[in-house]
Amino acid sequence: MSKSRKVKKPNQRKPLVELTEAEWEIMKVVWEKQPCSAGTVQEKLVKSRDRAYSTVKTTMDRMAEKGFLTIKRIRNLQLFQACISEIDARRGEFRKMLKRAFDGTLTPLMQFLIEHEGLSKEEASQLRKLVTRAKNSKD
Amino acid sequence: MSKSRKVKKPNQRKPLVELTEAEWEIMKVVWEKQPCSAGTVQEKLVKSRDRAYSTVKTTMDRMAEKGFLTIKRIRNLQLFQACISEIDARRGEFRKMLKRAFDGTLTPLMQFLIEHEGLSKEEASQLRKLVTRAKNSKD
DNA sequence: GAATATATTCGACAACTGTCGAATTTGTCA
DNA sequence: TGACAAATTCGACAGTTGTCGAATATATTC
Repeated sequence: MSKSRKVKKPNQRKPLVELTEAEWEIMKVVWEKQPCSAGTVQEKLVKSRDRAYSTVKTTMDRMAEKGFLTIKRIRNLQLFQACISEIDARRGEFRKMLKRAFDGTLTPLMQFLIEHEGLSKEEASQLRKLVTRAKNSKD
Repeated sequence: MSKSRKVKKPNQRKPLVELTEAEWEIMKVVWEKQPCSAGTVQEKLVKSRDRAYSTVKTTMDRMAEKGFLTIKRIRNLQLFQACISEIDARRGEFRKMLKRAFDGTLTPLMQFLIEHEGLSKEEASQLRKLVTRAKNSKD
């Protein structure tokens, strides 16, 4: 038996998830509170940025059409649940950014962070730790 | 006289640059060829994704209105130049992503990269080098 | 200077986003 | 059962984005 070396993952072909600004705000609440109603989400959001119930509900319905949420009906009530994970959403957001602005590869991004985003000594150290850990935990 | 330690930069208040997909494609050509005409940009873009001249021109005019490009007229010709740097655009794109998807801070992003984006040993090593260099060059 | 080639102008349109209010449906309770 | 409350439905609208063609203006070339 060969080593348990991972077989190269066959590039996931699932299209990347792309959320709009409003969708991100809603998804964050849903991930936290699901299953939950539109009202619950609206009440939570109203504290940060004021939006009418129907605004939130409309957006959530559209998200369900897009396959980001599912609706479970209980009598008169609709309970929403996420169909995508936070990881998927983060991946989509990150890759879109990387592709648009950094040629799709990490190196230019890292270069940019260090040269222009003022990575502090502490951040750098933290990063280094993370990277080291990564080194020891895979391939 | 105190050490030449940098004074904390007073958070730049310039609003972050945000480009759309089409704008990114155009900006890349402009950065490379400026000053250049809409025709030049269109000819370059037509190779990758086919777009009519008027599509490119309309978008560039809108970008001028938004302050991303300036137009210098020479007789009948309009020469476009960038008003924003690639760094500014990258910064905008990166920060938008960070804010939306990673709480606005680097650590969760790095965590994500290592756990879910399959940072390879080589990439990790490269990253480590960059970070080390950063450590020695600042603060 | 007439024909040809190049640019610019500008209105138009569909899709997507963010936003809401009004009408309707469905509970709940005294 | 009738009144009040809570949810849902749905049409609407303005702003942005991506797209383009037709009309117009401006060179260039025989």
